[in-house]
Amino acid sequence: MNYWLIKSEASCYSIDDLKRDKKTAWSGIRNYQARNFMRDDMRLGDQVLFYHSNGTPEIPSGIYGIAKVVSKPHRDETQFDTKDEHFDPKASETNPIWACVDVGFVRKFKQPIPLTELKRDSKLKGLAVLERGSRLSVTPVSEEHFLRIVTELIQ
DNA sequence: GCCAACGTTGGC
DNA sequence: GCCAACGTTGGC
Repeated sequence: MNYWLIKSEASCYSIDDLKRDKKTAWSGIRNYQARNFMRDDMRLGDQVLFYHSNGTPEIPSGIYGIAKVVSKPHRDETQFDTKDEHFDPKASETNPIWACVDVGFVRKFKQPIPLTELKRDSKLKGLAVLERGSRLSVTPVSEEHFLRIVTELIQ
């Protein structure tokens, strides 16, 4: 079992959207490191922290709930879709570039854990999303950090 | 809206 | 292969 954190801007795709959809293809990721994590390291059943970035006073940046990996890695179909904002002209059916997994809704926290609180927690030292300048939208999370968050920090 | 940090692109 | 320029991310 591996653990992950995925980021999304709430205005783009929120945890409530995932709750409504039950599951969704985590497509549109256009960063090689993030792609490699999904393509090479994600396994069915892996647990995923759902993080909202680019926060506002109403929806502060932080962890809002849990998702899980519900598919094997597969081609990201949006790379072929000329009408999609994530269309990649360098990708082709014979030479796909981008991959993703499907993530399923598990639960939404009653209270999100805001970034400010994550930063205060000395036991979360090393969590990627707390690193200065961290921009990766898919990052691995250690079991210790995951358990700390889901068993001790949430209400 | 600002701006630092980062990844990617492309000229050489 | 270097590196400046550029676009994007994301906290504040």
